[in-house]
Amino acid sequence: MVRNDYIVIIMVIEVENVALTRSEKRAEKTRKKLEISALSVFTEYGLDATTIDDITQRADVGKGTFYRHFKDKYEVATILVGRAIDELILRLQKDGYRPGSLTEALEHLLDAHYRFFVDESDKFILLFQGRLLVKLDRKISEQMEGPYNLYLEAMEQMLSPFVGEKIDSMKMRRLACAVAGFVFGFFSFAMIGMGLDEVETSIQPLRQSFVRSLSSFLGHFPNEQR
Amino acid sequence: MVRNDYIVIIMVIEVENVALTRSEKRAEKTRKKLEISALSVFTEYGLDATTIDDITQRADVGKGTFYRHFKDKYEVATILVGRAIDELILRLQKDGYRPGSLTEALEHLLDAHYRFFVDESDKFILLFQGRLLVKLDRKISEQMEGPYNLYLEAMEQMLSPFVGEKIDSMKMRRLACAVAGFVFGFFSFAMIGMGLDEVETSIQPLRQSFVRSLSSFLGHFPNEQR
DNA sequence: GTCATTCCTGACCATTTGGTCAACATATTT
DNA sequence: AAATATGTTGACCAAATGGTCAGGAATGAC
Repeated sequence: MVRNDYIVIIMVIEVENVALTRSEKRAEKTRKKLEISALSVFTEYGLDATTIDDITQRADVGKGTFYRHFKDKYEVATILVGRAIDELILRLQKDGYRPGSLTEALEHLLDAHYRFFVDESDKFILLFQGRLLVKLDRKISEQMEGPYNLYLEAMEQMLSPFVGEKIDSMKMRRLACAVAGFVFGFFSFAMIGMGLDEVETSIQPLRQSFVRSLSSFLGHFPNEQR
Repeated sequence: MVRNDYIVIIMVIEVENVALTRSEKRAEKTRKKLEISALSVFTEYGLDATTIDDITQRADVGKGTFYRHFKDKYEVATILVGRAIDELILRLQKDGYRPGSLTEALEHLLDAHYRFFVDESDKFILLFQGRLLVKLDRKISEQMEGPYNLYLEAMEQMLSPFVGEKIDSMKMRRLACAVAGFVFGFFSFAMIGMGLDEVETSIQPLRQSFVRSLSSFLGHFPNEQR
């Protein structure tokens, strides 16, 4: 029989770009080039209208290389959407900021979205497209609902400390949808005939009103300061 | 010389489907089939992803027939978007309804959008897509900004009686963008994990809050009843 | 240095798609 | 009914696109 039993634990710790061979680094670099190019082309032409050639040409990379890294354009898109959502969520939760009231929390949410829209407009547009495609494209639908649910849940978690335990989850979900919808929708329409600077000055007064309305939606007084 | 002078007035009155030859009626019928099919396919696959074959097959019509009626799929899309916008505007202005206050006007706007979303969800989705493509697709961009501007202007006209003359047009535009953005955006996100019935019950309390926020944005008290 | 491995390339082929057109079908005129 | 006009069809071709692969370049092991 077996005399000595060993428990072998192999810990694989991924450390960014360390302990990578030069080959791997090179591959990583071209992969990154492809991702950046894809994001750029997606936002410019739209996901469906984009071809693999568009991506590889803008990345200055051979066509075959694309297929070494990704199965098709939908795989890149899914990865990019997932990452953009993560980044947006991170901004929402940033720097251990703990809002003192519901009003503050909502203002923080709107601000974070706005800054994301300004700083990373490409990713913002991509998310907007992706959101749309959920109900449209057969190939990509299932893999993409997930990220948007994570996003809505993240917002709900941010706001939950400020609403009574009794608030049902459905009302919470409505609130999150309202924030997400308002932000994405407003920026989308604001792009008609407004410059980026005008959008900035436009969102400020609206933010205030919108925050007040959502607070009252949850049954708080507009000016409560708990 | 001429003895008697006659003023001849020829009035050409277009009456729907009357005074059309049978040939023209037939053509009109297949054109309609193509339009209906195109709307259906656009909302299902997305504009960029649909092919002419998709449209003609669903319309049960030969491929060449499509090109007898339209230049390409973008021409159909432009026509459909323009018509859908017209219909939406008509709903906004419907039945000579004259709201008595800003609050009423805003509530009416949100209701009309909601009913349009429910009754004509295909057209709603198409408009949402079209709005997106404005900043995306090179081929279709110019022809499509127009309708959306008409739409925003229509909303501004609905609301203008209730704001002082001194309200600058920029603020008016922001208000319209807020309404449009909120409505389109909310429904878009509400489609994640909500049934149509849940969306209906969700929009009602939000409507109230949103109306209040927009009223306060214009400097009115939330409960003014002028 | 040589050899093996990993990664990249773009010419190449198969499929899809946009768009045309001669033939056909239906309607109108004479 | 014959001739003309209008509308429809789907086979057909050219262009665009997805996807492959033998060969080349960079890297790693020896």
